[in-house]
Amino acid sequence: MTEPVVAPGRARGGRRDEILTTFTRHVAERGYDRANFGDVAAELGMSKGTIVHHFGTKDRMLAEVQERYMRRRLDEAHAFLGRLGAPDERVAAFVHAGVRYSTHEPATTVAFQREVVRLTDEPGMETARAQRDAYRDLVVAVLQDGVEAGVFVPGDARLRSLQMFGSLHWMWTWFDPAGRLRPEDVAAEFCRTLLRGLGVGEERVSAAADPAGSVARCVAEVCAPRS
Amino acid sequence: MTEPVVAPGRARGGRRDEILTTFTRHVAERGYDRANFGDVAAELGMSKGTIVHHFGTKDRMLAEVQERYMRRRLDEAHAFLGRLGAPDERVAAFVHAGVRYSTHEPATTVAFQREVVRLTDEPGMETARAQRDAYRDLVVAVLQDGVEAGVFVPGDARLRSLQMFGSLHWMWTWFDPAGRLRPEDVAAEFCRTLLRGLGVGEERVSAAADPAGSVARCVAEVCAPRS
DNA sequence: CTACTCTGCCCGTACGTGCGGTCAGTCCAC
DNA sequence: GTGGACTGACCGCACGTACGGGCAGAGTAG
Repeated sequence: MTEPVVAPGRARGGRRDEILTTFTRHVAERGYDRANFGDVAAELGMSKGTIVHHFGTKDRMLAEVQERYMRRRLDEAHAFLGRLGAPDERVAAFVHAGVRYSTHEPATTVAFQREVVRLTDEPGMETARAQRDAYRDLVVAVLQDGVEAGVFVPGDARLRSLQMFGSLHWMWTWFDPAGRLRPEDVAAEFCRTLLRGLGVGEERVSAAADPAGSVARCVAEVCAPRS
Repeated sequence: MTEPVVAPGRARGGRRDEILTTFTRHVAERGYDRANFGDVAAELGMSKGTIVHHFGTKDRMLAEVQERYMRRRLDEAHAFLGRLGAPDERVAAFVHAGVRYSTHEPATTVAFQREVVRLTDEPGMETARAQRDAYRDLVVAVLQDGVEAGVFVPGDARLRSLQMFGSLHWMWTWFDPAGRLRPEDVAAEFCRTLLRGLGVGEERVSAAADPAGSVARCVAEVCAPRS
């Protein structure tokens, strides 16, 4: 009926990736509980059984979505941390990156963010949870380093990281990638308020927040569309 | 079987409030989709039919939870805005109040926050959505006033409000009211970073963030446990 | 080249379960 | 009698997933 988009010689992973992509979008749009095999299968013109064949259970499917997402985020974070040294620049990079995800990978980002809570509860999510914790630890370490280096005013690094993550992870509830609000502007404003709030001087704040500045450019290069 | 906790002479509204409270807790713990009539009824030792009798549908039940929650938040906000005049104090009050909810009304707060997205999608949520918008507008107005009065450095009030709400609304994913992290400390740290980020001077930042200061006390009085 | 087998992708169906909601009817207060 | 609170049996449906089989390409022996 629906002719195969891939070459008839069978794609490497079959339609596995296709399934995961569609499922991710459905989770982003309706949430995990409301996303179901039937709709995904119908949209792809395949049987529900095919999905089960590839992933086993719905839980495992979500776990794989989360793990793939976090792996990319971790790789990117390590990449830009390797290029940026100053704590204020590093914090700004996390903000620029966080906003960038919402635009460049809206589906996976929303799916991840609206279902984060399952990382805590559900079994089978240990890997994804560990990845998330690792990411958070990177941010906490940067905030801590900044305080010790005297770049940031003294304060609780962990609480600050939660305050920062909150702003970014909440974006899925209001940010529309197709809207007229530009992501660079969001990132810039968030950067300015946050860095100023950490006690960084106005000149360095402006430089790090600038959408055309070196920090934003570094993040853009590192987070380039993957192969 | 289970003897009625209320006086045998039948409570005022019947067991309506009891049902709503238990349902709210279930939504907070499992999310709306996983919360169901059967479990609520079993926990209260009543029939599913009773719940339907009082509320009609599950949707309406959630709508009522959200509306009740937002009405209280709006009342409180108007109350402390009436007592505080300075923009920085007002912003601090919103933060103190936001953190306070997570401790004093954990169930309703978590239920509201984890299901906010339904305010946008679902029909029947118009009232709750309007209340939420009204609350947000209060914050935006305060931020805007602060900029115009020269108390805050220039910047986008709407974006700043979203940044602020994000930090507070994300709390449900990590804050444990029974944990050893004290809510006053969270509020203080959030206040300091935010106000400093808005360009407020260090002395006023400390005063407004102080858990024992006048702003925090004002919020505590206004948000006192309701009758 | 041919024939056979193996293997992995995919299909369709059927089953069990959980849940929202219906309904007829009971009990009790006024 | 009237009306509201409450019950418990029941319905229909949606959804996860188990299962048996079909089918095409790869490998292999002759």
